[in-house]
Amino acid sequence: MSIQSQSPTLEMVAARAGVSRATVSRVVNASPKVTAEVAAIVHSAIAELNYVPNRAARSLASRKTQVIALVVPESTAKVFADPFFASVVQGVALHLAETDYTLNLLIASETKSDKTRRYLLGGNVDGALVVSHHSGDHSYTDLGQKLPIVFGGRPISRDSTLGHYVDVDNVSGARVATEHLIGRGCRSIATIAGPQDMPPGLDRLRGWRDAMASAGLDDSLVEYGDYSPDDGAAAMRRILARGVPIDGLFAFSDQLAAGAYAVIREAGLSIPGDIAVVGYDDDRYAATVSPTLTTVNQAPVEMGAKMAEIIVRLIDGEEVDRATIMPTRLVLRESA
Amino acid sequence: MSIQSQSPTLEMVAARAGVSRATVSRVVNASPKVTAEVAAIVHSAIAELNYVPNRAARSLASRKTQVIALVVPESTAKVFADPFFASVVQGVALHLAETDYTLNLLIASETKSDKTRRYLLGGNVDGALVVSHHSGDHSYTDLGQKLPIVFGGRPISRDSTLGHYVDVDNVSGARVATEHLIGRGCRSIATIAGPQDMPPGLDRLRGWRDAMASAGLDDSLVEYGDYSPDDGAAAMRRILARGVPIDGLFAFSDQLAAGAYAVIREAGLSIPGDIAVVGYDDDRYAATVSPTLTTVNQAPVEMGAKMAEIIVRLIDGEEVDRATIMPTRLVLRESA
DNA sequence: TTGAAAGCGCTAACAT
DNA sequence: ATGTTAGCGCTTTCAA
Repeated sequence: MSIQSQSPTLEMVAARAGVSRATVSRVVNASPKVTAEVAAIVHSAIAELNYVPNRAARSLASRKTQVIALVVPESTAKVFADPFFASVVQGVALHLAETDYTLNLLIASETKSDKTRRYLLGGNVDGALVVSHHSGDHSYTDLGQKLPIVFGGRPISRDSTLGHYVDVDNVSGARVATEHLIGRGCRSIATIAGPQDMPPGLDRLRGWRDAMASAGLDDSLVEYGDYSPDDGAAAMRRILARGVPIDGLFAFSDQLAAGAYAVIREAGLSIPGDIAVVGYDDDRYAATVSPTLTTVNQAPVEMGAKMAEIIVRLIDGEEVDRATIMPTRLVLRESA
Repeated sequence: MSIQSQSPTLEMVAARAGVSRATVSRVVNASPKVTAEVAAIVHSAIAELNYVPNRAARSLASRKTQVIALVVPESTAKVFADPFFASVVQGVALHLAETDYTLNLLIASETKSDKTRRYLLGGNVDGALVVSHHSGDHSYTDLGQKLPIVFGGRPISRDSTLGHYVDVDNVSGARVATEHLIGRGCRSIATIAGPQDMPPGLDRLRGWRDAMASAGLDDSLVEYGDYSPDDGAAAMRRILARGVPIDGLFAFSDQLAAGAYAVIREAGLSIPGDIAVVGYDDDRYAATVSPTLTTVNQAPVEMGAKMAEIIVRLIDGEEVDRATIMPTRLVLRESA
């Protein structure tokens, strides 16, 4: 039978400090127009009572929620299984932990997408972050006009001036990876590309083509897959079946590369001796496979943090560039 | 210069429907004591105005927040890089999406842990979910008395009656894995165990010992590692260095198994021909390595969903068992 | 610089 | 079954 002590209110703090509630509110909100002495008294009262402002009340009165939604389309809910997105989420959460904002994780079911839309527009959040694999399905693009919103990944949209986004520099990532292959002497370089209906696939292919063209090399050795190891293996078989000997391979993901590894080994070829391989993602197994995989690191945590930083600035009414492109980094290991 | 239309309020709905605010509130909250006709009128008014209740106001008045915090200790923030925890988070989010609760993702920095504690106790959430690798550092165990709280993983605590938790059946998972090895004829089975300062490591070792003892086999072939591939490789080397020929290996994680794979191959031994291998986790690469890995699946998504289900019931004042143990499942592949 | 007072949008007695 | 009336705990003019 314990007495559950009620959370202290601003009013109790005011009483203890011998000031008005307005003053306590000012102190809590770090208003400049409060005497240092008064502020000190209030602060100790707050500490003694262990006072914590009630978010609901604050939000109701100020018409600000201090919450930022992180919207994850359900189809992308595997997002969590994807180390890249998982890290983006981590970056977002870490950055927001440093601010006064709270992170609202929202799984947006495709079927009840307007439940989500209404929640977002219903004044329940100050801003939203949208991460999605299906950059094509940006059902939320239009919300950008009603609510501060930043996308993870470049949105595919006719009206590309709509909305802010943070993306990774896929073109340069792929170009640098390919140039590395060229630099180490490869002349017949194939690529296992990703689907061409989404920006990453398009951009990486462009980066590869750019590098190949600059070096005056043939860029016809392209096969496609859907980022899985199985697809990587299948694509690699098709490449070998072409009968054109290759000495380099650029795969659009480490998983694709993992699939290719198996096929290359089956064919009795060595890595990097016969075929040098570069992957993309720098996922947790890239350093584990044998030989360890040279790959492109996309700094997903930093990307998430950047998204968080931008949404906060947008909420604060600052002007922010529509596009923010994060650099990538080639991680050299044994495979190339 | 567009007029930003204000979100409609309950009052506006009441006016449009020609009823009192109280009635609208009742309809919104599905109170049984409202005539069907009135309810219908109110519902259409709601639809026409596209009304969405204001959470802050509702929460302030009802003294319920409808938010559940998911606390991730910062040291465990790599949680997101860990497919197991990532899936738990996914399960939580998916389940909560079906309820009226909102998920608050909270990274708890170790340094300012009382900032987190105060936030949780400050009446900002109705309940909390805590996931952590370091089951030892349950700084939040005591909060269980003030706030409904559910832990992911068995908490290490003197007072084990403190707090509810959902755990995976590590003992049985390990036992079944080992029994499988025994069942296929292995008689000299080694294990690469995890650290013995956390429940999973302890429990899995117990499961392994149980199975070995039941079969009357020697259980001295134990080496330890910290769940990484490198540690797995090192442990495997130590095992082989003992000079005792083995025909089976149970690794406490798929990553540990991955490391062991490389060493086994180096030693010129075949899998499963010479040594049958069973891993633990069923992570995304278990089906990719060659030969594909027989392993223990822990149904993390279901675990997350269970945690969410339990916290909701706890908030609703229901009695719930302190411990909920989720079953595991042996996934048979090529390695054993 | 500080205080008084009026709400923010909703729920929950209480009355009818 | 429905309406009336107080607040919930805070911010924010407006005065002092």
